[in-house]
Amino acid sequence: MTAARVPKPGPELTGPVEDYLKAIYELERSGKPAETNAIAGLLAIAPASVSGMVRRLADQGLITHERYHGARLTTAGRRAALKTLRRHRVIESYLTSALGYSWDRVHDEAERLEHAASDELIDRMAAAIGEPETDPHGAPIPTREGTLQERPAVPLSSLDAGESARVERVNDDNPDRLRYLAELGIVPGAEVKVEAREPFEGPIALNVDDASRTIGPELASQILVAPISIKRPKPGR
Amino acid sequence: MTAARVPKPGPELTGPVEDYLKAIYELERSGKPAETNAIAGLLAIAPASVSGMVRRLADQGLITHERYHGARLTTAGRRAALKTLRRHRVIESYLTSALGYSWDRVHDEAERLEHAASDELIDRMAAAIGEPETDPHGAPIPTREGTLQERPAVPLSSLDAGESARVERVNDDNPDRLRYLAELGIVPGAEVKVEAREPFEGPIALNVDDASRTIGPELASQILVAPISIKRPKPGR
DNA sequence: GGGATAAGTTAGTCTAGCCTAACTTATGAT
DNA sequence: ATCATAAGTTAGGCTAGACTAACTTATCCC
Repeated sequence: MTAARVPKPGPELTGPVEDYLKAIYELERSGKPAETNAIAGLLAIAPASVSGMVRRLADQGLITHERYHGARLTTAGRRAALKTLRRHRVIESYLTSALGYSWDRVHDEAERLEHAASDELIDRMAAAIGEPETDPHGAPIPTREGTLQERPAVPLSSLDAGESARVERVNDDNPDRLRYLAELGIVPGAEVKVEAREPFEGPIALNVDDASRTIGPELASQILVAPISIKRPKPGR
Repeated sequence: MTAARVPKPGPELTGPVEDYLKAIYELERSGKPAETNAIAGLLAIAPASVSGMVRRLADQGLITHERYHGARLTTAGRRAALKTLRRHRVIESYLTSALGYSWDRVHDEAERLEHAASDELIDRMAAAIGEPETDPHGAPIPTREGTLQERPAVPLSSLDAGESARVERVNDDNPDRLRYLAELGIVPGAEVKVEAREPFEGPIALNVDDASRTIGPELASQILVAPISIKRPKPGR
């Protein structure tokens, strides 16, 4: 029945530590090291707290840190980050596929469960829903072995009028935005065509599933797409 | 993607606090208040630590505590304990019914997840497996409303030779024991008949599903059963 | 190249939970 | 009724992880 605290098997990282590693992984995707203020922003904590934790993470060999110049994951740190990312995304996928959650409600739940679920549970969940390759928002799920392959994609905001693209992935950090995008039919896999663009950061007219939609450039920048190479109508006789 | 710590909605109890409340609930089932050492034993922590936490729980109005004489849950504390117990047992049930876990492996996983899962998740899990009334070990699952009904049961060790009973529930705190019981076919719902008993705490001979089994009294005391009222062969002429 | 400003760090606190060692209260056996 | 032992508590410490306030380093602009 009631029993002693059960430690999760493995390298034993705390929830907060896993969160820091995820944040640093995320920030490092741009190529630049993760800066203190940026980490603090993502985790909604004070920069001073980050300085303290960054020192501890460096002591544990999870990151390297050059004072005043940001943090980078070590191999061990990256492995841990990808493991947590896998947990998060498998959980999100499972909640939508198996338990009827809508895509705007899975993030918070996954954010808590990812620190408590065992590897076995994650693997069973993944198996139960057919080993998906991406989460409900289109983000790739790292493999059990810790590899992750990002598919090439550009922000929808970078397309010119006339271009078509397939929605690859949407930013999942705002439930309201996700709900709105779902209303518009802008979900991973959907095909969109830029009908027109207004200058000076003006609205973007889209065709999504034969419906006309207009969105702002800020929203468009949160949508990653893979341009569809135009299939020319048979190149002449 | 990565985001700030997401608090679980509600009265906001920490994991350790939920564990204390569960332990006190468990110990109080005997009718006597939960003693410091007993709580410490269940949670595998030092008695001194329990003294400290007990004071805090009393301050929060979750328990009443008379110094040197044990703790009792208040109404608020009992509500919280039952909520956690519901989480735990729904998770155990879901893991076995939906994800193929064996009954000896669900406890530890549930022990961690119960502190992270939202009420909504618990309710969805329960719905997905048909709102079970008991967990895989036969323990009753508290309702969403916080009521729990224990079915009357006695330890198998209290039966006399010749008596038959249905297995109601088994103690789940030892995976090896659970595995062994499963081998013997002693699972909730199984019917057992005491064929013979040896004196002086000797072995108990059982018939389970037409197979003969012999177990010790210690093990028998961990198995709760509901005696089957003997159906007399037609009382008539 | 000298400041202004932004970014980062240090110092000092706080809380939750745990620990051990030492002390106090309760209990039960003679 | 006493006193040994068991049970419980207090005192004092520790760690993780957060905070604010104050200080230091980097950067960038003129």
